Amino acid sequence: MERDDTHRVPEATTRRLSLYLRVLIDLEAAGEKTVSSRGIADLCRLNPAQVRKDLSRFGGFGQRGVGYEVSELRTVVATLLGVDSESRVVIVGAGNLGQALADYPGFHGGGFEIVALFDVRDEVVGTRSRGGHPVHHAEELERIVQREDVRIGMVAVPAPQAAGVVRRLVASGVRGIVNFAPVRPDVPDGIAIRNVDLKVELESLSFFLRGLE
Amino acid sequence: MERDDTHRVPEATTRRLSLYLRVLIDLEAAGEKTVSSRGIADLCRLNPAQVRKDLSRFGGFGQRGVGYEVSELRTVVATLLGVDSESRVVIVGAGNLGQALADYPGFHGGGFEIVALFDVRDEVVGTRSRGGHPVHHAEELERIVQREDVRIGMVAVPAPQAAGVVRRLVASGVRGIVNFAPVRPDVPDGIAIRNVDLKVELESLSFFLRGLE
DNA sequence: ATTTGTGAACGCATTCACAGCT
DNA sequence: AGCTGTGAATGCGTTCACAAAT
Repeated sequence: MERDDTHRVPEATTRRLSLYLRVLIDLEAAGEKTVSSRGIADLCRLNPAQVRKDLSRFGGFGQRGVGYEVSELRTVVATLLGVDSESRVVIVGAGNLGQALADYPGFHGGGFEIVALFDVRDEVVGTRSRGGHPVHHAEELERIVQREDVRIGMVAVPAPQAAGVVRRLVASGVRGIVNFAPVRPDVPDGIAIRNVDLKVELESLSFFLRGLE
Repeated sequence: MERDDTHRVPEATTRRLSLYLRVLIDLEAAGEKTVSSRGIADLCRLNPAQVRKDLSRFGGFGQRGVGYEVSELRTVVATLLGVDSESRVVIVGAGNLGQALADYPGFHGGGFEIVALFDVRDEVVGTRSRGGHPVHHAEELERIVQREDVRIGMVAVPAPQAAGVVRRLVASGVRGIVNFAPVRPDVPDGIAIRNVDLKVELESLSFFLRGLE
C-alpha cells in the first residue's frame, strides 16, 4: 500500500516536486516564512490549483487563509524526494559527458553522492575527474556497486554498450538509472529509468523551427 | 495554417518522430525494404496504433496490407524533423558540459552543425574543444549568431546567467533553445525551448526509490 | 490474410470552481 | 477577506476496434 501509493503518483507530479523543492530552498534563503500556492505557481509557471493538488496528495501541509510554511514544506518535499539523506551514484562511461556529469556542481549537498566512474579505456582508468572522482575499470563495477550500496547509475557510454551496462547495473543492485545513450534499454519491474536523449531534444526542436518555415 | 498545423502537433508526437527516424535509419542499414506499424512500435516499445496515428497526421505514407517503405518513410520523417539540411547551433558555456555537448558524437551527419562555443573565462576563450570547435568570448555572441545564421542555441552556463543568455540568444535571432541550466527561462511566443534538468531527473528517480522503501 | 487510416472510447492530467477553514 | 483542499469539468493524448484497401 505504501508501495501502491507511490506507484500511483504520476511521474509528472514527481518532476514538479523537484521544481517546488528548488523554489522552496530559494524562498527560505530569501527569508520568506510562508508562501501561497499562487506564489509557488508563479515561480514555477504553473497553475496554483496544480500546486495544491500535488501537495495535498501527500497531506494537508497548508493552512487555509495563510498558505504553506516554507521551511516545513521544504523539509516535507525533500523527504518525499528522498534527498534528506544522500543516495550513492555511479557513472558508467568516463568520456566527456561522464566526466561533466561527475563534476556537475548541482550535486554538492543535493542528496546525491558520486561514488565513482567506470570505463574500459586504459587512458582514463586510474585517473580522476577534475573534481576528484576516481575512474575505475568497468570490471570493478559489480564489486564497487555492491560494496558501496549504490542505488543509482548514470549511463554515459556509446549506444551499443548501453543495454549491457544497464543489465549489469541492475544485476548489481542499482534501483534507478539515468540513461544518456540514444537507446531505450528495458528494465525489470521495480527499476526506474529516465532517458535523457539529446538528439530527441534537438530534433523535436528542429521540427518546430521547420514549421515556422 | 502551415504555422497552425505545426502548432497543433503535440510535442510528444515530435519526440516520437525522432525515435522513428532512428529505427528507420537502423532498418535501412539492415537492408529492410518495408516495415509495418507493429514493427516500428516493437522497436520503440509503443502501441502500433500510436505509430499509425502519428504518421497519418502527415499523410498516408503506408500501403494497406504491406506497411511502410523504409527508405521513403525515412526521407519523409527526416524532412518533417528538418534534419534533411543542417541547422547551425551554438553552445553558450564552455565548461565541462558545454565541451561535452560540442563533441557529442551523435551530431555528425545528423542535421546539426556546431558553429562555436562561447564563454567569458579567459582560460577557455581562444581555445578549441577536443573535437576542434572554437571557443569565442561571449561578447561575440550576437555578431557570430547573426553572421552564421544560427538557429539553435544550447545553454550550459550556471543558473544565474541562464536567463540573460537566453535573452541574448533570442534577441540575436535564435529560434530554438535547449537549456541545461536548472532554471526555466521564459521565451517569447514563437521561440521553442527544451529544458534538460539533471536534478529533476535524479530527484524524480529518487522519489520512486524512496517509495520502494 | 494482412495492414493501414481513423472515428469512438478510454484514461489521465490539468484546470475550474467552490465549500470549508483560519 | 484570504487561501487551502477537492469534486466536477475539461482537455488531451493514447488505445481500441473496424472499415477500407491491397
